[in-house]
Amino acid sequence: MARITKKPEERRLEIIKTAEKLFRENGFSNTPVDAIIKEMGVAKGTYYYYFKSKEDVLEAIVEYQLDQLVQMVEQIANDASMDALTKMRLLLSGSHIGDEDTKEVIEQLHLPANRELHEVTNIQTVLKLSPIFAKIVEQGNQENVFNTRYPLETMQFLLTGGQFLLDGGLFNFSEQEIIDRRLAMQEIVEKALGAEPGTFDFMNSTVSEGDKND
Amino acid sequence: MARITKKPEERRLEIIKTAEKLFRENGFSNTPVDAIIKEMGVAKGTYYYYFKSKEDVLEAIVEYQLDQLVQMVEQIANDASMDALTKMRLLLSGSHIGDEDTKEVIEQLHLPANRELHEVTNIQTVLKLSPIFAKIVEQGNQENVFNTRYPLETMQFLLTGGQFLLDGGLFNFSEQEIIDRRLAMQEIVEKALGAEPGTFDFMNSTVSEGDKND
DNA sequence: ATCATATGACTGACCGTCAGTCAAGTATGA
DNA sequence: TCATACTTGACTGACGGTCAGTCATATGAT
Repeated sequence: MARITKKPEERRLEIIKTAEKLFRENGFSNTPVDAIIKEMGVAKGTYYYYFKSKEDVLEAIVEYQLDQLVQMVEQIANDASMDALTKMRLLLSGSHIGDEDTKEVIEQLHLPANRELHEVTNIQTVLKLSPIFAKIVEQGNQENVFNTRYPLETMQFLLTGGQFLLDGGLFNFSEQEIIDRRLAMQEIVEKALGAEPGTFDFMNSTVSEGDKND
Repeated sequence: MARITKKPEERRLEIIKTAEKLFRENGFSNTPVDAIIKEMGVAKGTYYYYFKSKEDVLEAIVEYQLDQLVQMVEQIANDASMDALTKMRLLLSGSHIGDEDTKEVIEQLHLPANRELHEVTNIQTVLKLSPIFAKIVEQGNQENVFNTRYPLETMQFLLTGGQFLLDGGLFNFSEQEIIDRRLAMQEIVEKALGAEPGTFDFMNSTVSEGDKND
């Protein structure tokens, strides 16, 4: 077979991208390593030169995607010119955390037959985002819009609930069930953070594109 | 080999029990079906006579365990002589839902290397327990100790947080981290259910060994 | 410039494990 | 005695992972 050498970083990323695509399409356990290397046109050994197992690339995929997400969230969280509520609105409006790029990335994960991907993603999402959100909560405490005794632990709990129950694709809820749960979640978030009722209305606004004040 | 015929129900349960024990000890993916049948002293075909796949027995294990748990919870929830807070205390005091038997069953699941077991258990636990707890919450609303707009959805969210974050064994928290998170959880639960601060103190009481007269 | 040596990305045949199948055997009850 | 339910274990095929070896390129000495 034609032998094509690439820079390690490039090859590694190529494997990650290819694996991600196939896992998304067919699920993790339904995608043999052989499918990945066939798609890339490389030998089995190449795969195992870069990753020590099949699980290993799963973690790499999640890490890669989460890095993008964390960067974006951190950028907003660290912006000194915004108040806490604005940050929250930016991060939580619409149904997903993130802008179009990230949204796309995250949305792909919600397909079924991807339990393994979901699980790893959910856990890492909670662990990586909670400290960043906790900072915003602390800011909100100082601005007297929130009143939260345990910012980190509270955010971890809230993110876990949101991530696993709604965004994780683990529960097969219908559209209506999701709407109901999001409504309840808004109340819980407001109460848990000690915010005025209605503060997090944007979590349930139907429009995410333009501004619609109804 | 000696051929022993048993009643289907008995055999089925025997497989469930044996599989559960081995999964607990070595993890799901590290336990080949061969190990299960060897432990039982039966042939491969016997296993597949009762279960159509390896995953299948996983679900049966969870279902079996959850049935016990649900029964116990339901019994308390349906007891007309108790007020809502008493029921909550009974169900949530100590660190786990359930009495000694159930506690033992559930605790085993918290070992590492059991992701598959955890995942299925967590989801099913939330789905099956939330409607029962919701009933208690409604009772509490009527008794004016709670004030919750969406009992079912709220309980589902709270159970998800508790189950995945604390009881699921997914996050590798230290003892101290668990204590902190349980503390935060108490506040969230009280706020989410609209209960007075301190109502759920029993969630964080250290007494579980000594005898306590109510 | 030419050749020698080293590096490391890459190859693919091969192996062991393991989930799942199946044809055939044996107990049990009608 | 026949039928049905249960049991057996050899077998298959798929798949994750290994490893001895190949080859392009870089480095450096002559």
